[in-house]
Amino acid sequence: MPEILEVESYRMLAERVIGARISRGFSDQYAAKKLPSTSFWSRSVKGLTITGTDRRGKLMLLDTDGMRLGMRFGMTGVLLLDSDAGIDGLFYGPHTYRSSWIRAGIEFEDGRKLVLHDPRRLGRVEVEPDLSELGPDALRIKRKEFDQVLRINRGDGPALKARLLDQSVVAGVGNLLGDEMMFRAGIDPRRGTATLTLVERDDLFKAWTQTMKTLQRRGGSHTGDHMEGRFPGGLCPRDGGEMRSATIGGRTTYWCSVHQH
DNA sequence: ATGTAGACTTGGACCA
DNA sequence: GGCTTCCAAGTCTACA
Repeated sequence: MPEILEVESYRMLAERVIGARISRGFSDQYAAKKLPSTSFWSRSVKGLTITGTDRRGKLMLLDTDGMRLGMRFGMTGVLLLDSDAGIDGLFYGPHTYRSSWIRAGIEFEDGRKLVLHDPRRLGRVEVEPDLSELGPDALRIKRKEFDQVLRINRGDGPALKARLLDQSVVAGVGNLLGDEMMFRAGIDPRRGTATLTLVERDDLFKAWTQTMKTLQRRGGSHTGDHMEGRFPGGLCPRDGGEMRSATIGGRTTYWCSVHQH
């Protein structure tokens, strides 16, 4: 389930280990896929002290007195501290945990463990992650940066949905979040990015910031207004219009045929 | 530059 | 209950 709001909740959870010293790290070959070897993680983290946390889009960062560490949560990853979850009610399916689904983590000298729990193994640990390929953070985006997201040099540009999902343009918009913003703004996700009018840009920016605020209060990306109609044959919860769906930007996209133009 | 399809990975939903 | 098929919150690569 991790979209940016979930990752932010994991970052907040990780703040609790600031000041703790790592006694040991572990990772399986899948979680270590972005590293030179499976053992690279355990060798790198040993002895480091956590000095802070950060996040860029869906990449969570742990600052230390040595190398900077990163964690990605894929589609089903969750961060657990000992057995405490960051936020309740955000877990995949019926809240199932299995110790066999813990793919990587770090243990501290004080006995605590910070672990990546990930049934589908798409989560990753990173050492000195490269942030240069990531756009500005979607959670704290400023109007100026937002305008850059919509800025296209030539032609109509890619479909708006595809643009929003491009992590190098803006980091942190996931599939559900992108659909929710456009649903609220009343904009068709297939529209070329550069075809938005000034008014539509304003609407989208407003919808963007409000979506982040509202969903954070509700507790995640799965509680958006459009979710109710997000299935084949679904109806728009706002106006009863038929919801349409298509693959845009590589992901299944839902929008209302009535109020999204 | 932009789009698309497939891979990766495993479990849940749905159906017979 | 078990098997099949499809689908999924996110990247990542290959290719038109």
